[in-house]
This record gives sequence, structure tokens and C-alpha cells, in this order.
Amino acid sequence: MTSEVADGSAGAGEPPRRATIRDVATAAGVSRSTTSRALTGRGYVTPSVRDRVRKVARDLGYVPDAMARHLRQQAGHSVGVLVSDLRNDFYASLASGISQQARKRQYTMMLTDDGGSPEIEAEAAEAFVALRVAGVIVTPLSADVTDYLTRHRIPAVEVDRQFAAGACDAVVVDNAGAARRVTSDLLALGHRRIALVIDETHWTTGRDRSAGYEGAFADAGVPLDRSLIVTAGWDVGGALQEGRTLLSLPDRPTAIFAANNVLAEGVWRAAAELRLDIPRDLSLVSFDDVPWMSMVRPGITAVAQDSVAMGEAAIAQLIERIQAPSAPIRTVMLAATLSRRGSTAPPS
Amino acid sequence: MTSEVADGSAGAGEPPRRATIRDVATAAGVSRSTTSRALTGRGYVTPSVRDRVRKVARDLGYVPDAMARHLRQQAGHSVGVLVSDLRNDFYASLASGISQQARKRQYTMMLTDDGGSPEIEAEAAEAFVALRVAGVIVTPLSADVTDYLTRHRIPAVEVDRQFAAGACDAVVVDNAGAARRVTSDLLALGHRRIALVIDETHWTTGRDRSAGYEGAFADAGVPLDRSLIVTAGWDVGGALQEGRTLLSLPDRPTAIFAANNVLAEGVWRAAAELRLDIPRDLSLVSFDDVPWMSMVRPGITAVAQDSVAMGEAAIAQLIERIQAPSAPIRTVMLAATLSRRGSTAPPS
DNA sequence: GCTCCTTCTGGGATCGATCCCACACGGAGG
DNA sequence: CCTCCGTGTGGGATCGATCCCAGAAGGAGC
Repeated sequence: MTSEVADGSAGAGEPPRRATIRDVATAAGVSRSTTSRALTGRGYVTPSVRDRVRKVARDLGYVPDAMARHLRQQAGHSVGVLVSDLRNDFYASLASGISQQARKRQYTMMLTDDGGSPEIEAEAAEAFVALRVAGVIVTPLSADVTDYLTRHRIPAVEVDRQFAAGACDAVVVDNAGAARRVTSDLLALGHRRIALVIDETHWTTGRDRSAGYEGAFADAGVPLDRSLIVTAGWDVGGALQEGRTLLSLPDRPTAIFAANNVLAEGVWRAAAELRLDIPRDLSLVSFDDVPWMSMVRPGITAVAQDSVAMGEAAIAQLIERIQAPSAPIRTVMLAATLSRRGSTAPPS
Repeated sequence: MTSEVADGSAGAGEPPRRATIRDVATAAGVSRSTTSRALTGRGYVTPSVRDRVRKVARDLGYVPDAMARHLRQQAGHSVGVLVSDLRNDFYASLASGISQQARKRQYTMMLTDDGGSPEIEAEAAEAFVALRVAGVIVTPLSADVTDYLTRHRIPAVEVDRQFAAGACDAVVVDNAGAARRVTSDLLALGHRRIALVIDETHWTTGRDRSAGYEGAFADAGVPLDRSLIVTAGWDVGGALQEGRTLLSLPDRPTAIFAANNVLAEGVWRAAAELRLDIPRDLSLVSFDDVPWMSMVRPGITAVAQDSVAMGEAAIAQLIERIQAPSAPIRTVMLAATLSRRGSTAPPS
């Protein structure tokens, strides 16, 4: 970024073609081959020639065409990233972690936000194939994505959710363990009517988190009331709606475990609307520790996933897969930590 | 994404080359030219041939190589996006808006998060040039980026901040007007010691927001105490530190205007630490309305920028620029709205 | 003097898709 | 019968960079 672009002459009308390796070669008085060797550093070049070529390239503002290079080398140097919703703090910081690590490894990142739509997810996957990305990191909405990418020999890593278990590398947190732990804590405080507000229970994160919740009941020998497991979709509005219903029941739950930050926001807003005091009238715990949870009074106890670390782990896994395409498939499970705050108390 | 990838035969060992247009042509029994015309829809093809070619392509799982296509056409179909910090809600939803609009227009998005570092910003710009993106949308850290891109004939649009005024298209909100409005409101409530906590005051957003703040004092004929203008950097920690200092002064301000959501978070946390009651002990207003501001009690009055709309406007502007490279340069200014909540009151 | 090796350079093919151009075919019109 | 035009198809050049290979130049060793 330090040098000037070649600009023909001072006039204004000339076609402002961008400098190619041919221009550099001509200006330096050597062949294209030599120029290429001088710039990439691969192969023999006399030092003096190398320096001259490099200087000329800089003076011309030459930037090699990544398209042409990758076409020839049959391997791109970008990673595709496909997340569900950038406006959700969790995905945003995941993307942020991936972006930083990718850059450190000299990869550029192509990011798409599928908004939870499988059609858009499929389109994005096709775009990644067309662009010949080196690999893809995805928070999948179905098993199709990684299946499709794998058929096209593009390494893929599933993050957060895991659909193609055993068929694709993955980086997840210990959803079941963390869910069991927070539920056990609520049971130990004396709660019995503990609701689970969750997006869905058939897929991976939802399945594991609800399994952990159920497991805690089993551990404690407390019978489970399945009517307290409510699926609330993927937006704050839905969770708000479900929260209102749940908290208006004659025998409303004394505690709620919200399975992610969006659901927690909805439930929290519902409780605020109904003027329920946390934790006196309601204990609330959440998955995904996001900033607002330590700002509201009382703070919300939450399972913290280190999303930046997840992004890093995903990139690391992807790079290994690119370098060793036939190494055994691996699932990395990260531990989750618990941020205890003031949103839980014994039932009154 | 519906079809299978060609897989030679049932065996395992064959080199799994990906299908090219040549394979499609051979399988359909026509030439590459005809195949290209059939698939792109440009030029004459007999309908029966067209359909046959398309079917063959689908059966083979053929996905055209975007690298090769763009190399030939000398024009990429991705837009580069460069934002400061994805973990900040404002930039994340900006990116989200851009992503959605870009996809609608059949562009893919290359996103980089520069973390506030001009070096990374410069690197990213160079990567965009190398990738021959069709255009770039950037929240600039210096005038260099758009200058560099412009020299390389890559259309660029500055969003949020504006460095290269007059040299580059831009989409901004009415920072000065909105800042003046909220400051006037505070003055009208009777506040006189109103602090401004801001990231910096020399660049565009900071300059305009502080100009609005100062303008309101001038309008009201109230003298300004410049010691109450504090620059607090770009992270929550810095703002927290400055907030502590400011709020521990013997004659501490009765109101604070935080110039963005990160600064507001820091100030809010400082006030909470010092057990100051909002709005009784301190009135607080902010720029950037993010979810937590409507969750804490009382809610924080904030200037709301519609970041999704900003993203849309930026893409629209960029596409126009791509289509008309020499049209007059334009700055689009969006209005900001005010979300009034309970965080302000007359000084006690 | 001859071979052999190392160092260095340039020519041309290559990646995959597009697109210009030449040409073939068949029917209409003079 | 010959030309002209519209329709449809294939051959080959092209985009920009890389890389294989041939070969030149120069020094060492026998």
C-alpha cells in the first residue's frame, strides 16, 4: 500500500489498465518466468535481478491477480464461513475469532449470513464451491451442506452444531455436560418446576442441551414434567411470547433454563413485563454469556462458551484437514465454563 | 445442491478430478462453446441442445469455476467489506445488512475485521485488490484505504466514518444533528455540567458528534467546560476507567453523553460500580441503540442508527458506482432517530 | 580438451471459462 | 441459379500467473 499505481502518462484519457506481471517483466527487462520467480521467491534468481524486479513491481504498484494464480495452482487461499445470524452476539464473535485466525494464517475469509434459511445455506455452499475456497467453516442447518461440500472434495468443519457426526470434522462445546450442571444447581437449590426454553430438541445442540437437562433430573431422582419443555424458535419475539405464556400459568415454573442468549433475552423481557422479581419470583439461567447478562440487575448466571476460542479451534482443525485430507475425522469438544451471578435463589 | 458429483466409477482409488466445462461438453456431445452458451444463456443454442446440456451438467454436479470465469471477464462478482470490530453490535449488524443485500444482488461478500489496526486495514485492502473484487465497503481508519483502492480503480464506499470526503462515496448518519439534539435536550432539562465521552475528536464521526455537542451549548448560550470532554479510546475498559475518574470528581457531571455503545457500556458500568442512581444522580444518553439499552433499568436514551439500512444504502451506492464509474461522487446522509427511555431527568 | 555439474534464464504449455470469428445449413427473394 | 440473411455450431485465442523443461554460461575435475 505504499506505492503509486502506474498511470501511463500525465494525461487523463488513456485506458487505465492495471499492471500485470508482463508489464513488470518488460519494465525490468527480464522474462515473465524470471519475474515470477523473483516475486514469489521460488526457484533460482540472481539476487541483483530479484531486487531490481521487486523494485520495479513496487514502483508500478503491481498486485498479483489472485484469480489467475489460483486458477493455475488449482487451490484457492480463502476460507468460506457460513453462520446463522451475525446480529446474534454468539455468531458475531465466532466470526470475529475465525477472521483473526484466518488472517494470521494468510487466508482471506468469505463470510455469509444465512439467516437460518436452508435455501440460502445451500446457495452459499454452491458459491463457495464455485470460488474454489480452500475450506469451509459452518454452523450447519442440515446435514446437506457438509455432505455437499465433501462430495466436492472441499474440507469442511462444523462448529457449534454438529449434523454430520462421523462424516465431518466438528468443534463443539460440551452442551450436555454444561446443561446438566446448571440444571443440577437449580435442583440443588430446591427447584422442582424448572422450565427449559429451547429452540428445538431434535438437532444437535438442542438435543444435547435438553439431554443434559433431563439427565440432571434423572440424577436427582426428580420426576420430569415434559410440559415445561417449550420450543420457542429462533428469535427474541418467539421467546418473549412463550415466556409470557409460561410465566402466566397458574402453577408457573420457579426457574427457567434458557438454552441460548436469544431465548434468555425473550424470557427476561417477559419476566420484566410481568413484573416478576429475579431471583425472588423466578430463577433464570442461560446458555451463552453475552454482555447484557452482566449489566442487568441481578446479573444472569450463564454457561459461557469461549466463542473466539471456538473460532480458533475451527480454523486450526480446517487447516489440518486441508493438509491431511484423509486423516481420521475428528470432533473437538471444548469445555464450557459457568459464570455465576445473582439470578438464581431457592424458590420462595 | 441437488445432484451428485461425478465419481468416475464405483472404485475408490481414481483421482477425483472435479468436473469442468470440457467434461460436460464431451458428455453432451457438443463443443465447449455451445456448452458455455447453453449454461450461461448468452448466444444462440437450439432449445433441445440447451436442455440436454443443462441436464448433463446437473448430473455431473458441474459447478463453473468462478476464478476462471472472472479471469476471462476481468471482473469479479464479490464485494469486499472491511469493518472495525465484529464483536461490536453496530458493526455486526452493519455487516449483516450488507450481507443480505449483497446476496440479493448475486454478489458474494468477503469480510474482514481489522480490529482497529491501520496495518491490517491496509493488508485487507491489498487482498481485495488481488482478488479483483467488484467494489469495497469500508468503515475507514484513515484516508489511505479508499485512496489506495481508488488508485487501483476499485469502487469504494465509506460507511459510518468518512475520511476521504469529496474523493469517495459515503454513507453516514447525521452525527452532528443527532448529537446536537440530545445535548440540547439535556440542557433543556437544566443540566449544565454535561460530559462528553468520546473515542476521539479529530476524525469524522467523533468530530461531528463533538461539534453537535458544542453547537448545542452555543445555541443555548451556555459556556462550555472543555475539561468535561474526555477521549476514552475504543474499548469498554478504557471507557470504564475514564468513567470512574469522571464520576469521582468532586464536582462530577450531572449528565454524560457517551458517543457510542461501547463507551456507554463503560460509563454505565462505572456508574453502577459507584452506586450512582440513573437518572437521579446521573443522566446518561448514548449514540447507537443496542439491545442492552432497553434491558437495563432504567432504559438508556439513545440515538438509533438503522445499521441495516446503512448497509443497504452502502451496497446500493456501491452498485451504482460500479455501473457508472464517473458519475459525480456522492455522500448519502441518513437521519438518526432518538429512542427516549428513562435515563434522563433534571439534575437533582 | 572434454565431460559434468551448478546456477540462472526464457519459451511455451497450462489452468477453466468466455467470446470473437468463421462457417454451415436452410429458406426466402430476385 | 445465385445471393443474402438468420440461426446454430465449433475452433482457437484470450485473461494472468505458474511451472516444467530446454538450454546457456561458467567453473571444477580428470
